Amino acid sequence: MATSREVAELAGVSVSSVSRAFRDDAYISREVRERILAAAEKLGYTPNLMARSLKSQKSRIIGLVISDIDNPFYSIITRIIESELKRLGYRLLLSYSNENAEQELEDLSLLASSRVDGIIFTPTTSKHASFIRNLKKQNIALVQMYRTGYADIDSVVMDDEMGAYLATKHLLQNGHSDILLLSVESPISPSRANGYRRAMAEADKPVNEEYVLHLPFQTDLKNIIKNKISLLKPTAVVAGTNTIGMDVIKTCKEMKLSIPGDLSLVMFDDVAWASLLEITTVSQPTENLGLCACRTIMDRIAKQYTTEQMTTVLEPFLIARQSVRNLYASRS
Amino acid sequence: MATSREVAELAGVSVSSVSRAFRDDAYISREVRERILAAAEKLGYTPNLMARSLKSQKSRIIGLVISDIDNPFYSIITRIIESELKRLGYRLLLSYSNENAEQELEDLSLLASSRVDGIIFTPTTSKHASFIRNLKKQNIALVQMYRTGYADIDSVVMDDEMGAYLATKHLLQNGHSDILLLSVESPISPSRANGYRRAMAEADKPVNEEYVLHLPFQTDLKNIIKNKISLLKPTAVVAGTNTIGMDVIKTCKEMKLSIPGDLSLVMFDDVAWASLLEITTVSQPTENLGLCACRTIMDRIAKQYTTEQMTTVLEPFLIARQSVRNLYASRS
DNA sequence: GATTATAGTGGCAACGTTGTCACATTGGAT
DNA sequence: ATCCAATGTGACAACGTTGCCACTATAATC
Repeated sequence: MATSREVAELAGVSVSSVSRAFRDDAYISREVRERILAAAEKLGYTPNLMARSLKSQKSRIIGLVISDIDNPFYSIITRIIESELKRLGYRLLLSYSNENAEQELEDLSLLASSRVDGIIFTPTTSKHASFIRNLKKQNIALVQMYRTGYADIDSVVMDDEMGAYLATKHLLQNGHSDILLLSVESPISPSRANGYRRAMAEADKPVNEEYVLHLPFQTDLKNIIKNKISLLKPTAVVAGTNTIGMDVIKTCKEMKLSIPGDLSLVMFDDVAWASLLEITTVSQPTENLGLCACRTIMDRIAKQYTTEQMTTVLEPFLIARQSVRNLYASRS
Repeated sequence: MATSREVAELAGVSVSSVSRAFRDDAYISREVRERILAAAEKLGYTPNLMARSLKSQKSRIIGLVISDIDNPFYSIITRIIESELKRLGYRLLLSYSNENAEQELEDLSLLASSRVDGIIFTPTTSKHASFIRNLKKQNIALVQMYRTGYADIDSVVMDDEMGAYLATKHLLQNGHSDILLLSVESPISPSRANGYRRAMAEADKPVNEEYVLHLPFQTDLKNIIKNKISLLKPTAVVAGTNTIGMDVIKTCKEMKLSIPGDLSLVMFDDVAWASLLEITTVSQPTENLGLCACRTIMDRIAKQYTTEQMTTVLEPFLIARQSVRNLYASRS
């Protein structure tokens, strides 16, 4: 590929001028600029962004480490972040940690080697604190999103406690009290159980701890769910993610339980198929999550760890559909 | 961040040796290597991949331009490609063209400036042929995936004609003959209509061209679908993508039509929610598509346009579920 | 008319690596 | 004893940009 030197020769100017022509803010005459652009066009020249980054010590690349893309929740976030970064003139280097702490560390490390300007990630652990400190020292802007793993970096999160509270309260208001909470096992977000307990307490219902489950990631959950349902016979379930929700629906199908006839369901994540199946969901403001993450990381890039870390908490809301049975109405 | 020079000083060696210690294939004694790695560890040094890329003229980055991530079909492909590239020691620069030809051009251009080693993309048009030729001249490996826009570059595609043939044939075998084909409008893949026509011809059914639709991308399709269904009263529908399928299901819900009671449905893309709703689908070998794309681009990087372009065609298969009614059985 | 600011230009070093060459050391073959 | 190959190491110039400085015109100020 052509270089600025070749363009300079063809246009009869210096490389400095070529460089100026391809940046905005430089002293250059209209006439020369146009001659340069014409020469570049002819040679098919575009500035080498790697060389530019090396020299300017700014890559204009943001790394994104997402735990699991198959989940539509994450793919929407990815799309939002990509388009926002594009708008801001940044590129996106993507990798998936698959909810694996070691992989996450490797990914972060590779991004650091790539000298990205910042990294947005969904921490799966909080045990890499010293590594994170290193990244800060190297002036890489860090934003943890969706989950909070580290206390000393910016974060943009959902109010999980509120989400679980809303879901549980909605079920209580419809007359349910044997409510199974299927949350996801995670060292860094136990707050859904808290929201559940708060709603139960407000309604003066006792909490049977057997109803509060923390499921492991990506194993076959259907058997666990099936056992719990046949053992405890709850009238309602709160599914902590859309994948858990899917497993609940499949399990019900296998057990010939109708939703909401035999079992009511509230699911986190208002994904596309939720409206198809008329599932009541706790909708997380996904778009906003992505936008806030971008805004936060731009802020951090500008301020460079001279200011305190900041936390943005986004509020979820409930979308009521047909998957919750009103036990008061049907009690006749 | 620390540089190789600093590591060299601390370890009491030259930068050349540091460079060698961080590559595999170099002459270096075990003793020196270990001293260097220790020094690097102490300083938190990792090689600057931008500098390495600039010097070696190889970025070990692949660009991926996907038209639309919200579609679970594409997000699975993205995941597969990411993990395969990671395994091969490449990084992934991602962008979304949103089915927009201008955006696609911009994305490709930015990736070229980023000096990626190759680009995998889903062409939305075939009108940028001269630009594509430029990319080839710059020795950027190109692979078009899922759709074919350009004749002179490698491609990895699905057998769309066969997919539509399988879907149509399945419906015919179940006694349907008023079959509505809802395909997506695209300048580069009209072959679904061909598969539909071939199946009809084999069954000696005439093709009413009003039943063959090419829908525009990302507009509100529900009204169009509703009109067509009430006008033509088909007994079955073939939905060309999962998003179209979703719109069909929503439309049926609004029109109080049951699936498969009043209308049978076969949908392309065996996405996760298809099994939840018991939808019969044409399953595209998504994993394979991603893997083949990676293999093809590695091949092209190695061979550098000294060989002819190659095309890989993957065969879809039908997964029969409950969304197709057998008209023979129910005719009593 | 002398001084000063400003727009426009070129030259050169530097960003952090790696490739190439040159050189030193060792051990074995002749 | 001499030669040669193999291994190990360092010096130095690149890779393609940009930042900085120096310089020249031209215009504006006193």
